[in-house]
Amino acid sequence: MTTEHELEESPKRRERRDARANRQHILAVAKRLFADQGAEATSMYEVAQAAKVGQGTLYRHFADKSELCHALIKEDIQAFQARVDDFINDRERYPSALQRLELFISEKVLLTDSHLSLLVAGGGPQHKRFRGPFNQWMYDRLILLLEEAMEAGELAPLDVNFTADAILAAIMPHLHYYQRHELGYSCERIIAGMRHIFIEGLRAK
Amino acid sequence: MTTEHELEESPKRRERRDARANRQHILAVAKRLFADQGAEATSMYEVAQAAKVGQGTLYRHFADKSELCHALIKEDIQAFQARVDDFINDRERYPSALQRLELFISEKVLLTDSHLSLLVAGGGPQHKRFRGPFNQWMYDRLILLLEEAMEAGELAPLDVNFTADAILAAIMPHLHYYQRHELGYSCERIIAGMRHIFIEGLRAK
DNA sequence: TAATGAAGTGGACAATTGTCCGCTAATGGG
DNA sequence: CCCATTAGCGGACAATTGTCCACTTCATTA
Repeated sequence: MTTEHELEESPKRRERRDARANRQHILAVAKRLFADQGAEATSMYEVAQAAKVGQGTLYRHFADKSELCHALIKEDIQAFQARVDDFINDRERYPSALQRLELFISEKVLLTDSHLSLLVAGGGPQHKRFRGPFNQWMYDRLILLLEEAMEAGELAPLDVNFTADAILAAIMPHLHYYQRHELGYSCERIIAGMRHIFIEGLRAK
Repeated sequence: MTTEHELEESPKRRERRDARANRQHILAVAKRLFADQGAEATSMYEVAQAAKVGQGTLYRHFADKSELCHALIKEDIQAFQARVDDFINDRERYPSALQRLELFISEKVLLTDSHLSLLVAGGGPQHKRFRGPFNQWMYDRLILLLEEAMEAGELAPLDVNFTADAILAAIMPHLHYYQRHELGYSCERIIAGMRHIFIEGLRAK
């Protein structure tokens, strides 16, 4: 098990200065294009053209559109993760694991909502959809919360793994988009629905 | 509201005999190709080549890969629908709407499992993913069951629309595939997980 | 500073999906 | 039976994603 994830935080060996600049440049251009015409309506080819780099260069920096989109909201995602890490083990403020689970879901729904266009466009090649790095991170947290709630007796014994995926499926960006834009649901409605099913519903009787 | 759905059952005006034959021929060829190399690994172009028809012809018969895949399992889908219609309002054999909901989910999981490859390959252009004809059909049935259960007091008051989508999301083909093939879950495990969340969980206390 | 080799770059190419449109031929009315 | 209408056909084309690889440039080191 090597830690070979390409976290740009830990420059395994090195990254050329010009490459870093180029990467930032691409991000800036993509951000503008996505804002102007929408992320869905913008092709990778277009981004490369606008940034005046070859396709190869673009794809060297971002393996696919989902990575590009992800990179554009990296800060908000990290902020979300920081917020979650902040309360996820804070049993003083939130004695109930279920309460923390509810908070988690709530935060996730709001995060999704605030970057819907990018998250839908960057749906990713379905094989990364269930266990891309970010989804894996969320999955892991859900498992921890569910197990804690179960051990505390707040939750009747259940299949934590299956349940975690069910939770993530119910709030995945594509469905969220459909509910918000086609069906006109509000975030509150989504959160309330989630709470009813996965918090109240699963609570031990 | 015109009834303009292209149900090949009701030949609105006419369909040329040779076209019908051609369609059947394409289906036969696609069936073999899909069986041989897998539906995912077979492109529409390849199907057209193998069937010795132009791309235009192929797309005239099947607007996209999802329609082609769907057509290949039409019979099983219709059998599923018939089975469901058979018990969905049968309050004699199944007095409890929740029991019928459980049956519905069970049947759906097994149907999905028996045509996983085709259903995953024919994922369809995500805009049809939540309300393609078949999904709409399932959605409608779920709404009916949930409302009946609610009115009967089996279910605490809840957001039936949101819940129906959550149920469908939790058993969508892509996730099912991932759970079965990457995670090694059995159908029984999936069904049990669903029952715990959406039957036992939502049952009125 | 010059050489070296790895990181980075560009754009041609391949693969795929889906559309367009001029041509062909089945069908049905006269 | 013949012709006009129009469904149906074929395949070129456009759009997009992603890969490949020969070439370039930076950065280290001797």
